[in-house]
Amino acid sequence: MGRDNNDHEHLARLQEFFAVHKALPPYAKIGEITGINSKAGVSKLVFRLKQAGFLDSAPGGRLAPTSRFFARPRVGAAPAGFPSPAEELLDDALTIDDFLVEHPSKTVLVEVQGESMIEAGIQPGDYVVVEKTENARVGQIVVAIMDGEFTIKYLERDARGYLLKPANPRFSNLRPERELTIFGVVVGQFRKYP
Amino acid sequence: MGRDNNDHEHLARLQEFFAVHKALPPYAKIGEITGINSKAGVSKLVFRLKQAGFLDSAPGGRLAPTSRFFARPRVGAAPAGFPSPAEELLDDALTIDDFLVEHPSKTVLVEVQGESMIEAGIQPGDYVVVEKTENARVGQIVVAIMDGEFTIKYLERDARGYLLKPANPRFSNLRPERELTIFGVVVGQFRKYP
DNA sequence: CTTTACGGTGAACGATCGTTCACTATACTG
DNA sequence: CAGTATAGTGAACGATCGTTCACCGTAAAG
Repeated sequence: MGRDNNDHEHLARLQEFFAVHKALPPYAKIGEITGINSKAGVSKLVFRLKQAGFLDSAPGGRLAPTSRFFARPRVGAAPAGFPSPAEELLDDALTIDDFLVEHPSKTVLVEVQGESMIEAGIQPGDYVVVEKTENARVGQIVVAIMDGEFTIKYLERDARGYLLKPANPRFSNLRPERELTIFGVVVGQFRKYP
Repeated sequence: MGRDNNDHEHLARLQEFFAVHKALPPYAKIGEITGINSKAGVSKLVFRLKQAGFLDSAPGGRLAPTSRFFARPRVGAAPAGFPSPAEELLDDALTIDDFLVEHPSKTVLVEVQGESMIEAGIQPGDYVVVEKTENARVGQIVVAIMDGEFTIKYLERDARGYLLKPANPRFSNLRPERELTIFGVVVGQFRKYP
């Protein structure tokens, strides 16, 4: 052999394995998975993947995935129209967690309950990524606590003070009686399709 | 010793370790972490955690975390008004990536361009998680290739055959002229707020 | 008080792990 | 064409792994 590098395919097998088992296999099993029949060959493959930043060494010589290991390729929005779209590899990859969560210790996930924000593209069953803070700005989507329940609304302000505005004409604005308790600011949203 | 069970603390140490290294340590290191000085003791601890459903055996006698292992604090949609958030499972996901991406090697991210799916909660600037496959089912949101560009639409079928249906009344259905090229199926969506 | 259950100790053992070495074959490079 | 870099082979080796066994000490049950 020589030039052609199918390490991407090898890596893909490893990623699949990790997705299922949530652990990386020993070298022998990596050989099984990738079709490499010698542990020495696996060793070299692992070395290459370490160099490329996809794998790391954990205590005991074991393997551990890095953040690059979890990155997903991002394909351009305009493929040139040719039939094989598998080309756009790796140049631009991101992990969804890193993208959505900037301050992990201050961030929680909240499942969306009602339809009050549906015109903002936030549907029941979605999750919102909430950064806990008291200082929300007008125009942001916030998670407020009203009557002991979470409420997700736009934070607005008019001549009479702050108010919570839904993104659904069938809902009306909420105006806090005495005090507005802001739980956090919505910095992201995600949804899974069945 | 005897009655008191501090396995929860042991488990917490393991979860912390996994969060850092994304791999479970060998028994010797588990001993270090938990304060157990004999591998036999660790073995029994592991047995208990397996019984409790927090750990599992992967190929080679290695340990693998189960879905219960990833129990993470998540704020329930209806907090009783007190500051400590409820502890629940976010399904069986370790990360948001893990939640949205089931088959890493077949999955790519596509940035949404137009407004054709806006009533389905998919807005311009959002990312959709796309699982590459040719076999899409009717009713799913698919990424199709038309005129060399990605198009995100519902896949529907009527008496005249397949068609692509937008979720926006200002757009009209697309009916493929001769062949419909499906790039993949949308399995997730996420968005970041500035 | 005696019994029983259980978390942990300490040592020994075979199995498996990852590393290393010399070697083959392929395909770019000059 | 010869030269060189690279993916993979196959075998051997020491290190480490997880298992197992007999044993200890505490605490609840009888």
